[in-house]
Amino acid sequence: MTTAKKTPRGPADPKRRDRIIAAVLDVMTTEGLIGTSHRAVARAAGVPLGSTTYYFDSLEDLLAGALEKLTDDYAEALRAWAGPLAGHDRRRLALAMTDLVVDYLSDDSGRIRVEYQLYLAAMDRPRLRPLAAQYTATTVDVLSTLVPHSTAVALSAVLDGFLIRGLVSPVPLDRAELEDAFAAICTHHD
Amino acid sequence: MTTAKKTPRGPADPKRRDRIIAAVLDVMTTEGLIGTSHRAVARAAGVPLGSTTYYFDSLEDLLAGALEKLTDDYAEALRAWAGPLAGHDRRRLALAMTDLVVDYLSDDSGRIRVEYQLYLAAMDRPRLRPLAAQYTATTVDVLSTLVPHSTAVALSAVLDGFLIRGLVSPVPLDRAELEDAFAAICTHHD
DNA sequence: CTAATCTATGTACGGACGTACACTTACGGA
DNA sequence: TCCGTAAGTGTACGTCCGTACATAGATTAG
Repeated sequence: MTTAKKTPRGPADPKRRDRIIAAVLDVMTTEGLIGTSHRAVARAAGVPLGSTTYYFDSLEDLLAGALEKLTDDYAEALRAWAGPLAGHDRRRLALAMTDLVVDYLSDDSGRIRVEYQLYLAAMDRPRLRPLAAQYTATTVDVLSTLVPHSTAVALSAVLDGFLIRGLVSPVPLDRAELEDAFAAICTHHD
Repeated sequence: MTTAKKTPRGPADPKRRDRIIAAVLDVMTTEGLIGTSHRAVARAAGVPLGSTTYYFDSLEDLLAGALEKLTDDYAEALRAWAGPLAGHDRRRLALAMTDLVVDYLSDDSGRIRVEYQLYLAAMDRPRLRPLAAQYTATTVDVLSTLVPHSTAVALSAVLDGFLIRGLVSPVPLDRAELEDAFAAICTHHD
């Protein structure tokens, strides 16, 4: 074998695909799932309408791409968050989870809203279901590096519950209640 | 004032309105939020298209009506569920909540899916947000008749978290993990 | 240089949608 | 009985959508 290199033909700009996915997230943030169409995405990405169907087979594929990216980013961020927590006591974990919820809801509420919109959209769209499942599996996996599996499952459920509530409720979550709930689970069986 | 009775003019069938709302729920169950249009609802209810805009100002109003009914039904059912639990110990409550989740997901998964789909829709549609908030407030209110408020908040978050997971996850929830999570919260501070 | 081939785009089609609104129907008062 | 008025409906309009597809542009092999 001399130089039998794979010859990628044209420009085949991989950035373009990523730009489109980023645009999906932008549109979902500002217009909601309801306003996320090929045309809106193309406009936001600054690409021709045709590109959105060239890089993605269907609208559902577009959403799938967005959910996949979201899951990857989330996994990385959560792992970075969990790293420094290893070896500390459970109380400390409860506080960290409280901060996680509060920070997400204050700094990144747009991003979180998009995450749950896609998550719930998976109920309708079979193509998205495995990705949505992967999303929650990530939370359990990462927490499992800190606590037993069953505890991780419980913490992850509470996390989901509080985030969803925070997204819809008109009154902000009570920090003390968050701490209490996380602590109840963290210190169980200790 | 002799017999100055209010004279409701025509037939003004109030059943019609309810039938339309029931049809919204049916359509959402079978077609999802994505397929819930005036036309689909009218077809399912067996009423002319015009009726759907006669009884409801807009599609958002239609969804609001459905969410309102769902909330009312849920409140009633949950109160009935909680009644017999008063006075029993916390362990018993944890078991009852586990059963609640398992039963909802097996018997009524269609109904539950619709509930969370409307919840999702509320993120996009301001008109629905107060109703969605009311929905979760109901859970906390009812649980507050059994346990302290902060415990009720925690239980309600876990409940939401597990139900959502159950709707999306390809693998069924582990009963033991549910019990464990609810018990952790129920027995905290005991 | 030319042909072949792959990348990318603009346009157009068929359909569904939300909603407005002119209209019909049926009732109650006189 | 007849009329005014409210209840309820059918149709049509303008818009937007997903997607197919013919074409244009770019790149390399020969």
